[in-house]
Amino acid sequence: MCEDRKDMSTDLRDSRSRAASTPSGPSAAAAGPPAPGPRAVAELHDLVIDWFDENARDLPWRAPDAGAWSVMVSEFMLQQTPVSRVLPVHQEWLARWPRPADLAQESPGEAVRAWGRLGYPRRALRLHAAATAIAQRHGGEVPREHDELLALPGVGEYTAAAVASFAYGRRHVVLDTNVRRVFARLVSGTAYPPNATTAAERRTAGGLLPADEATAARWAAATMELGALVCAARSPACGSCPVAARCAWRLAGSPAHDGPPRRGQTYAGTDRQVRGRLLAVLRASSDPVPQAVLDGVWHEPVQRARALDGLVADGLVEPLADGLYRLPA
DNA sequence: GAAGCGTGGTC
DNA sequence: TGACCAAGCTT
Repeated sequence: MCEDRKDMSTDLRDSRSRAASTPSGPSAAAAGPPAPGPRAVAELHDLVIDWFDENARDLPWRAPDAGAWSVMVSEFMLQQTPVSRVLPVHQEWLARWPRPADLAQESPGEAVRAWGRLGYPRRALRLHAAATAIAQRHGGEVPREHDELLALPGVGEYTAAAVASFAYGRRHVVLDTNVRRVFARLVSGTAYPPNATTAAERRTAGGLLPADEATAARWAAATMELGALVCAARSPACGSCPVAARCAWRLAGSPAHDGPPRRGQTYAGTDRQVRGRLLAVLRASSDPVPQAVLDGVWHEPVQRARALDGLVADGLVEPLADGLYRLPA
């Protein structure tokens, strides 16, 4: 299959010259690999987009009649949360709040409650705040421009690009963890991307972005899907990959990750776990909850109080008189 | 730039 | 079985 790496037309590492920069000895190599040439890039587009046409999942926010609001809700929910867990909640939200203005009319607490166990409930608060801003400042329509999207609560670089691209077909570099991993392997020849997004990664992604707007939007979705379904973090299915023969990582023998340890996230015993327990109690109750009930979720009083204070400070919990607490009205 | 922020599934 | 991982954002 990929036994021959001398085929120049399929080699991503060609020799596009770098912009004149200060010659800085060995550190110049840290700028990353050279960008692929136009011919190789065009072939990549076709291979990945053709693969996408055949293998894309049939997700609700990709349906032809899915509006920008559906896309936006999905992007919020998908931040650090798997598709399988998002699907039922997304369906519920869109049925209950079909437009941003519908959500804006609810209390923030209802958004937090309907968020359920998706995790990172501050996202629910921010999505509610974004819906309010859309209703007030954008006539109830999800904005089309990247900078307008970026100004909304809870919308960062990735989400702004994703909504503009997926909902409106605009041309943006959409750089999520899937795409970063695909490019790390395909172009840089490493098993994983750096821990934090680098300028070199943005340069690589920008250089690969199709010039045509509609194709660029397709490419963004296709590379994400490739990362999610084939170029997976743990066990990549290179046998099913449309660009395996051009993958720098494969051509290098699929070397193991060497750099610094990938970020680990502890959970047991942390404030996050306590916050999760507290909020679970409040979500389950339609009435305000006495402090004594909340005290039952965690044995250690100092940490328990700190977690509750944090939830209040974040606006996820509202303290009432008489030691009662509830989701924000 | 690093740390903090939920939850559940997987190997 | 306990890391690791999942379409990030904010401070």
